[in-house]
Amino acid sequence: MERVRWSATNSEGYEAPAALATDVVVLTVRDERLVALTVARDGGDERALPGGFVGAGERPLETALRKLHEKTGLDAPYVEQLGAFADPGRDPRGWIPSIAYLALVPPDTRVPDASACWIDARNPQALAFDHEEVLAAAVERLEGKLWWSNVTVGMLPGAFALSEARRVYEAIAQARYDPATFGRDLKSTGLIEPTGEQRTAGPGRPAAMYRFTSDRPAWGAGRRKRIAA
Amino acid sequence: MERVRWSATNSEGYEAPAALATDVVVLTVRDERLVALTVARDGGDERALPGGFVGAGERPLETALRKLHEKTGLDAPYVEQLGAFADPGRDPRGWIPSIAYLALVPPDTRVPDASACWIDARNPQALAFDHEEVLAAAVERLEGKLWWSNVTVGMLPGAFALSEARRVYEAIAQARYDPATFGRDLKSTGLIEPTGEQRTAGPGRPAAMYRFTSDRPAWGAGRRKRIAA
DNA sequence: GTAATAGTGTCTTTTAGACACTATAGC
DNA sequence: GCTATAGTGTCTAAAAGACACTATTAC
Repeated sequence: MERVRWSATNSEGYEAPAALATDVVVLTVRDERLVALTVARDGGDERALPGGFVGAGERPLETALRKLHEKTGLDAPYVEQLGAFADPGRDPRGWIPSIAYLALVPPDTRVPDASACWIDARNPQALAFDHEEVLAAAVERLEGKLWWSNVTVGMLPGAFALSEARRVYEAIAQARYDPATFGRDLKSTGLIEPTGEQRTAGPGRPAAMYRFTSDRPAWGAGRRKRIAA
Repeated sequence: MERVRWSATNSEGYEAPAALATDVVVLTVRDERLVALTVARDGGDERALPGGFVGAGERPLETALRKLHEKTGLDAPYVEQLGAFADPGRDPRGWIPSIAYLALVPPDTRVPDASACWIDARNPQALAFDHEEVLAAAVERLEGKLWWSNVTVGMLPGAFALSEARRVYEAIAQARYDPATFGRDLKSTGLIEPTGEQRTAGPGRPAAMYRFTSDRPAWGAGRRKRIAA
């Protein structure tokens, strides 16, 4: 199925991109696994990341958020740019660079649109365009920032128990953390604070609830070398 | 001086970007300061980052390297993508998204082209377009990766003494490191290895030379939490 | 009571910073 | 010899991991 390729020429007479696209990698944790959101492509059984074309005069970030909402009904609390994917041939329709975004949503997020579904983020099925590459970049970014920033702010509800946070961290890092050490280390980052509330869920002692001190991207204590004398 | 804005419409009848640009932030260390390379703009006394338009069928990374060479005569050993800058109005000529790259060159690099000159990367003069924002993103990226990757591979010659490396790290981190501790920590990253050579420069004991074990982007030991039992 | 989850305290290991000391060059 | 730079060894401080112990809930 070879369609006619789109093309564009600018007013100076040079070939121009046929469009500017955005793609969004929405990640969350389900059943202790990192999963990504995909949508069905029109007229094909292949799946793809949600995304769409940037309108003239529109900021690409706004396009990404708008398309995410249109295609999945979701609003992501945390979004950051992953980078541009613009190699020739990435889109069979023509010269269409794409700006990819990473969005995170809480584990219990329900997707209103039935055609959207979650796939394993680390062993994805075949995806359209270069979306497998984009997804891999998103996973790598998330893994890398896990302990150095409050990225997970988007993956946890407004108030959360340390055990909830731990399960999210464990799914992303693919590791098991000692509950005591995890709590101590997370608190010592300065990124979270107690809400004062408690929550009882099933058997067991009620858990103290915490919130992130900021819902904007921030770096934690991180590891910065001290200054020598 | 308001020129006519470029425009483009694709074969589907929708407005399209007038062009796709790349910009390169070339950073190095001179006189213990982090500096960035700028070029004179045609027909203006404002300065800008080197860059240019991506040709149809060209990979943006290749465009960046080609433009860097054309405008400054430089070939950078280390280049990575910074991200896309595509907000409307960033380029007065029209809708022109840009993909920015970070390139690093050794401290003693001479720029063949006389119109190119180095400016303070942390307190830049006014630059064209959104290039001050791009430069700030580059500095932040470099600072963030300093101790977690071999980014500095691009900023050191093929063989270097630990004291040379230390001066580069100090300029980037804006800190002073204890020479003994610095050497121990850099060696423990596993990113460098001794060449076996020695070098005498002026008075003082000759320095053992080292090289990076890889000249491709790589992450060092980094800090990854261990797995709980 | 038992099972389950939450949280505290503390010992040990690892890593980073400081700094005294030795080594080798030019003069 | 003196000064300058390079490199080693080791003490100390801080962070991370392990794990025993206590606390509070449902049943």
